[in-house]
Order: sequence, then structure tokens, then C-alpha cells
Amino acid sequence: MTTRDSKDSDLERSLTLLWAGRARGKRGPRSRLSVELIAQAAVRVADADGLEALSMQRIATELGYSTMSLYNHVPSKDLLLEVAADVGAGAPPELDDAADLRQSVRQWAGALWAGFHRRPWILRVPLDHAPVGPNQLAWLDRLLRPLLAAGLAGGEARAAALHLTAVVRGTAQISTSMAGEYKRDDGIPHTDADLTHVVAELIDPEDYPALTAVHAAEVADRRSEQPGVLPFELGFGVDRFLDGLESWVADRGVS
Amino acid sequence: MTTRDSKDSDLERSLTLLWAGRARGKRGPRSRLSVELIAQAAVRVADADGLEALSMQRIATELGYSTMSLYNHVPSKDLLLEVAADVGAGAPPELDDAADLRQSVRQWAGALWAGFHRRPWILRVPLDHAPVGPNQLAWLDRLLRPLLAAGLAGGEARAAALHLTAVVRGTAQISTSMAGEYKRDDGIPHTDADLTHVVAELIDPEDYPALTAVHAAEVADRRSEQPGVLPFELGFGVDRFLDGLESWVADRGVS
DNA sequence: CTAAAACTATGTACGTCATACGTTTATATG
DNA sequence: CATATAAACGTATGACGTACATAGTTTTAG
Repeated sequence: MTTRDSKDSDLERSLTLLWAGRARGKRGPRSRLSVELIAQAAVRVADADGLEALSMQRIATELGYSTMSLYNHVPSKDLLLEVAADVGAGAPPELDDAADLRQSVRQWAGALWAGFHRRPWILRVPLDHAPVGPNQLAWLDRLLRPLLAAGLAGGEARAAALHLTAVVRGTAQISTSMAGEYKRDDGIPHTDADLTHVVAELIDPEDYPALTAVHAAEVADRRSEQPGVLPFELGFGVDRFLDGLESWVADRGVS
Repeated sequence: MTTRDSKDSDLERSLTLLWAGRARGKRGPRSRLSVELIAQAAVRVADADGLEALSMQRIATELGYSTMSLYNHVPSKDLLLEVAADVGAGAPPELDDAADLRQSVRQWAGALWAGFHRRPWILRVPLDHAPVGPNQLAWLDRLLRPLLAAGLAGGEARAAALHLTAVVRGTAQISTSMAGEYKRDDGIPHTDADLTHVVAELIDPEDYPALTAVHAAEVADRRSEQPGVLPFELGFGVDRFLDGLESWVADRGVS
């Protein structure tokens, strides 16, 4: 773990690592290892066994090298994690240019949502500074395009993009953490859906009246959700936000 | 780190830990230690030196006990973290009953935003399942009240609450990670604001057209933001969402 | 063509961490 | 009072990140 004041040149290192212009012509043996290879191995390990299984030693054996060899290409595990997260994010989807704001945003959000569910470990990688990775920035850029095209000002587009990123990230964080099943002592597995019931019995309706009221609300059937459409838990909020955004640009167009 | 399938009874333990009905009358020596004391010590350490400084040994010495004594009251560090996060969150603010939806939500979001900035380490605590802590549920309940009062259906209120929680969480995560200052090799510290410029020079405007366009947008002066009012980066999105929510309930009221 | 310089890969070693386990000590119940 | 039981402690283990010294390899300077 990097201490807080050793952030010194980590940032510079992040940048040169992430944007490494492939240079060659130095002395010493040709390196058979590289940042890319290491990052890809890290992604493979995290995909297979999760973030907690991702150790330098594990990556090294995965690649068939000694543990310390990695440090010839990567200054620390923290930095490697950052690179791995960017690599794992992959390229954003191409958005249909003919689509309107709502369609574009929904498509973007759906893709990000799907990505977070394919690689939940990305959500566990600690965020140490503003996004600077090529892929992270590409995702941001893709979202900004329809926002700007819809007529938002620069600052507004930035804020809207931040809002949407945060929503998908945060919702996915909660959603993926609830995905696992638990085994009770009696051996019967139960999901987080039941968890709500357990909690419902624990809490005093006097202290949590709204929670108790909402608890009765039926949970949407997850199987009825088509792929490509946002699930209700995410879609409702995004749609309300888009309603507000659209009327904002409409009012703006009048003045 | 807890492996993914050892989640077995962790959940049960979480619940009994978090909702511990104080029982007394067992054998053995009176325990001078308790979950609450340990959690409070953990909060103190994290407040002082961050999450990465929070070790069992550190907490123990902080309290003047041996490391292993803690395990008489807490089954694992993961669980302790969960409790500490709930304790650190504290009680939600009392919302003005006379306030309308927009005012209430803004007040709630502002309080949560402030809380995350006071204790950034809470955002680093890995989310292992749906919120079950007394304080976490209290925050949720407080938000649900005005949403229900405004006329939202149960499922809608839940989705809206999730949306808002995710937004504040996610935005704060990015905001607090940018709060630190970095020292460059030349010794001149620079903030993440400059970071944008560094990146701006790295990227190819062809690949990131929208980013480049937005980059010119002036950054709001942070000092001009009054306390109690949401900062623009958070407020713009929340306001657009509220616009959409309000028109949603208005249309609903007609049918 | 040689030798120095620089870089890669490896092995060893250290400090820190969470936590399993055994021992001692104090207490409440029979 | 005796005994079961839990609290606190000390020691020990295995995994981890990574500093450092070494050996080996390739490029470049003379």
C-alpha cells in the first residue's frame, strides 16, 4: 500500500506507464517481458480468481518468470493495478451517430454496466487520482460526444458525464456485491434478496418507517430483463436524469 | 482478505455484530474490551492515518491491548472494517419535514457529501454486500421518506434512492481521490487540475475530440462555493435528476 | 575488436500483515 | 467450593510487497 505522501512521482510514472510510447534501442538484454504482458496476465488472474488472488508472485508464475522480474517493468503493485484496470476496461463501444442523446447515453451506460459485471474486480481497484488511462479517457470521450452534440456547455457536459459515470459505477458496485450467494448454517443457500427479509425482521419499524414501507414493494423479475436494456434499478434513475437533461437543453435553446 | 466462497456465515456474523443486542451474564472474566470500543479505535486510526494504516496491531496498541485480544470480539478484519464504516458514517441528518422533495434531497446529498469528505477512507472499504448496518440503513431511510412523500411508488423510490446514493458515492470517490497534492521531481507541487493539462498534451485530439473540446471549459472556482450548497460537479447532475423526478411524479399524478 | 556500461532476470532477505493455536487467568454457575 | 467457560496474552505460521546484491547479456564507446 502506498502511503499518502509517497504519491510524489507516482503520477508521472502512471502516465509514462499507461501511455508508454514503445521505445527500443537501449542496452542490456532484450526484455522478453513487458508492461503489456504483465498487465494482461494480471487481468487474467483477476478474471479467474478475483482481486484478492492477484499477487505479484501469482502473476510471475502465471508468466513463468520470477517474482522480482516484474519490477523491471512496473514500479509497484499499485501502479500495476492501475494499468490492469485500464486494460481490463477495454475500448468503449462505438455509438450510433444517428442516435439521439437518450439512445446514446443508454447504450453507453449499458455497455459500462455490462463491463463492470464481466469484471467486477475493476470496481475494487482503489481510485488514486482522476482517470488518465487511454481506455478510461476513451470511455469518457465517447460519453461526452453525444452530450456536447445535444447542446450542453463544456462544464455541464463534464458534470453530466461525471454524474453518469458515478451512477453506473456506484450502482454496479452495489449490484455486483450482491451477486454472490451465501450458505447458511442449515446449508440452504440464500441470496441478498432474502437478506432484505432478514434485515426487515431485525429493524424496528418505528426507527425505519420508510424502509419498512418500501420493503413490501415487489422485486422486479430479473429474468424478464432483456439484454441491451438497462435493468430497472439502473434504468429508472438514468431515465429520470435524461428527462431532466433534455428539458434543460430544450429550455436553453429557447433563451 | 476473505475468499469469495468463505462468505458462508460472515453475513450472519455481520448482522449479529452490527446489531449486537448487549447481552451479559456469561462466564469468564468481564471483558473490558468490546466491539464498540474496537470500532471506535479503528475509526480514530483511519481518521488519523488512513485506511492503509489500519492494522489489527495498530488498533490493539491504540487501545493498550494485545493484538489477538481483538479476535475475542471481532471475527475478522473484514468484518471489523464493515462495522467501522457503519460507525464512521454516523447518524443521518434530520431533514426538515416542511421541506419539499428538492430541498430534502439536496440537504441529504450535501450531508452525505460532507461526510465522505470528512472520512474519505469509508469510500475505500470494500462493499461486500447490501448495506445492513444501522447507520447505513438510517441514511437510506431518511432519503426514502421524502421520496415516498413525493408520491413515488415503492420500487421507484428504491431505484431513486440507489441512484442518488450511487451518485454521491461515486462523485465523492473521484473528488476525494483528486484532493491530494503531488510533488513533481522539480519539487513544485501541482494539483489534479494541472493533471488535466498534462493529459491534454498527451492525447491526440483526433482520438479524443470531445475531451479536447471540453478541456477548454473553465473550472468553477472552488472558493466561491458556499457550504451547504452542493458543488457544481455534484449539484448539476442532482438537479437535472430532480427535474426529471418531479415531472415524473407530476405526470403520474394526472393519470 | 575489445571493454565498459547498462539493462534484465534471479535469489535471498526483511519487515509487516492477518490470524491459528496453546496457555494462563478470572469469573459465574452448579 | 469446584468446574466450565470465556478473556487476554504470547508465540508461531504463511503470505505478502519489495529492497538489494548478483549473475548474465547485449549495446555502444574507444
